[in-house]
Amino acid sequence: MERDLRQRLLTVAEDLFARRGYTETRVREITSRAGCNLAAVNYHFGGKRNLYLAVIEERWVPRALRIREEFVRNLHRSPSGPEGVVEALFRAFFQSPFTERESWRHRRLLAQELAQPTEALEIMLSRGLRPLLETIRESLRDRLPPRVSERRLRLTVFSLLGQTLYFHLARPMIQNFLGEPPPEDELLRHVKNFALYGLKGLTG
Amino acid sequence: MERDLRQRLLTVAEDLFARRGYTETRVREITSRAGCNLAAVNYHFGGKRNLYLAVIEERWVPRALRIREEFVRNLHRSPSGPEGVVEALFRAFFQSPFTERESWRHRRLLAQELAQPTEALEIMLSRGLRPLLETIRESLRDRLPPRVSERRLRLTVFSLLGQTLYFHLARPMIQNFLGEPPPEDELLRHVKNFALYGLKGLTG
DNA sequence: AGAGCTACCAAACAATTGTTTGAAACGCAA
DNA sequence: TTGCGTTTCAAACAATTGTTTGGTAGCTCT
Repeated sequence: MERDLRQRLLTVAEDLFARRGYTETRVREITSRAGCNLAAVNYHFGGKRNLYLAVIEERWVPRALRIREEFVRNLHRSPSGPEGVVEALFRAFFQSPFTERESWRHRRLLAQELAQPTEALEIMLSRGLRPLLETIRESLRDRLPPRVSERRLRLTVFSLLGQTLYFHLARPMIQNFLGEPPPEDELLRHVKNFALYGLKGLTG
Repeated sequence: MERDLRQRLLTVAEDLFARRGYTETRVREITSRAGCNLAAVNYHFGGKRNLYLAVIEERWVPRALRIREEFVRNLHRSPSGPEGVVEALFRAFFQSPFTERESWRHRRLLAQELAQPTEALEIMLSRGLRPLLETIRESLRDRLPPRVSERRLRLTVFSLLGQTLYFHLARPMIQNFLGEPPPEDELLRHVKNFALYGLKGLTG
């Protein structure tokens, strides 16, 4: 655990916000887990809401940018053609360079903002996700015939992203439907495959 | 508006729960919009939580079952082959037989439970969604070669469902990425197409 | 008409929860 | 050591919010 209380608060807060959502997270629980006084949140961040926004800005956004870097790195090692983009994207999201729990928090915070948008979503999108989406778009553009329109290209990009997100959101549903929690990698393979073929719809 | 106060409360409550989420919805707002006293919720339902569960049981689940009926009906008019299943599913979700706002509420309530599961999700899944998923599975089974394993079949079913859900969740993202709200039908066509080709991944 | 039941209401209640306050502890330069 | 700014703390505060209470109006059945 970090020495600096401010950093410790950010860490604990992100975990709780991701698990329970903003309104269901109590300031008292954050501070008690961080081993400090209730007033610390107001001293360091000026309120619960600002703490939440700080988590987004100082933890979520940098991580989103790192995912993009990882995607670019993966792109060089991936097979050529549009399939390589899907491969690189999934690797960036699910294998590199974070712990399982960290990337779980990452997707979950986004999912919650999508289900119930607040001002935080605007920050996530414009500062974190947009750079990634633009990068994916450019790399897809390079690997697809020029006749594919810019618009369909953009729509496809967010469909690919959606596959990585849905994979996480649907978990409770899958479990109910299959009767057991499916192996992580089987699920991953299936969703990636689905995305791969969905992508083929672009080129016909 | 319904004469019966109990029904009126269910209607107003579902709208607010869908818009703001459970914890952000105030009992006072529900009752004032329903034009009745604060205590009415406790009188008719025995508490806020029970009102929420009643919305799920008496509004959401029946609608989910009606969507399934509509899917079955559409299936007869749809083209043969697995593509017809996608066609029938999307028509059941987006064209029939509800108003735009009603099906918006429907998807949104589900999305919120997926982002932050509670006991209500269990009800939605086992009583409302599971029947639909099983029906889709059977109709796909009839239209696919027998060599496709039961497991991949099931995974594909929830991927198709995911496409109809994501279509709704991603709206704020798409808007940010495209710079403008895209026409509903263009979006619908794209997502359906993506699902169609994803489905092709099953047969190779 | 009168008893009794259901539906509804205004007001009070109690618990939770984010925020503020004023002081104590700490670190460090003069 | 003394003084001062920063950090942390215990306690009180104030607002929100779900729930309860006790009573009233309206209806039905006898």
